[in-house]
Amino acid sequence: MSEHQEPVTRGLHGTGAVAFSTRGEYGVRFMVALARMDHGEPVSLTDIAEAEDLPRAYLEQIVGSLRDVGIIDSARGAHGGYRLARPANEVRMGDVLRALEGPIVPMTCLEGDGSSCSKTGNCSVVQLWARVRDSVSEALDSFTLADLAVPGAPITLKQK
Amino acid sequence: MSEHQEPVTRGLHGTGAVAFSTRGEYGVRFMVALARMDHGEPVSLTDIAEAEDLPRAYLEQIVGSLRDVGIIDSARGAHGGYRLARPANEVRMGDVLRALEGPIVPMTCLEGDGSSCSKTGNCSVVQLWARVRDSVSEALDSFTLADLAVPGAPITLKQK
DNA sequence: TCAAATCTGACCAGACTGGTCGGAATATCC
DNA sequence: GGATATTCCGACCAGTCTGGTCAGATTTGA
Repeated sequence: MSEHQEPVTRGLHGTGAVAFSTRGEYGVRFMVALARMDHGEPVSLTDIAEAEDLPRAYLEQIVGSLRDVGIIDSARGAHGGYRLARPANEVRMGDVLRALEGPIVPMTCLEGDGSSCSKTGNCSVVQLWARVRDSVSEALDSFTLADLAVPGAPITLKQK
Repeated sequence: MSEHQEPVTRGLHGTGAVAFSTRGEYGVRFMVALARMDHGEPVSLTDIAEAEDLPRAYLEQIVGSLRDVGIIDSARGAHGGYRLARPANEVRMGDVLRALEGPIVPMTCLEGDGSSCSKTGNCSVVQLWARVRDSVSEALDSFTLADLAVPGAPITLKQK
């Protein structure tokens, strides 16, 4: 297997707006694979990268943010690897994606405390962006890792 | 007023994931301004750019995609400018943003006819992305331009 | 004919994405 | 202790995209 991976060209032109990057894609695939392979013993990055056909070195970076946030545990040294920190059905996909991609913020004026909008007050457009943000969060959080890890599983819709 | 505009740094690091670009932001602000200023006569780009404090030359590019798609009409020559092609309450914000930013596609495997996913079938992850996409579309289409253009107007929620 | 506008395409700098590489730290097994 | 397996970490890099400028062609009204 060649170590060299053709760069995935993405970005707004490639896929359109509101896109996740490969960090999101690869990270989610990593999590699903881990959930399936985790039987108590740590699973090594190499195994997962091979199973999912993802660039190992790059995956390393990505997985770091999942560990930092406590979604997975790592064990170093021989027979080390990664494990889920919690059962798959307690891992909301929203948490996974926020760790991987940063906060879900469709427009700069929603960043932080919301004070960055120069036109606060008379700017009704903010409500549009806020609604998009909330919709995305809801959609992501309506899935748990378990929903995705079980092959062919029915989707659990945690609707209002 | 200086013609030179400090570049807006954006992208995933700046704002987080699921972000619209300045095309979306500026385009929407253009539309809102146009809706407010449109009283029958065409409104010139210069006027709107000035009112919204946006870089005129760049706005020109952006507005082009709105015209191409038939959301606004243009008139060239002296006393030319732009007009809404339909009443503001018939313009869904989803249409505006799709014209500005391209299709709402959170992940490459959803592109086109959906055949680009190499793992179709056993890949339950697709359902996650599809759900995000649909949520965003719904959120956008629940607003019309009229909702945003009327200052301080209550938001019309076209809920299911 | 002059001026006001839109339209169009070329061009550009800087940021970001996607990815590689090399090595340090740590843990297990013999 | 030494070999080996593995995570961890930071530097580096090429290509693409964003955000924006500029110059000029074209169209239209006065």
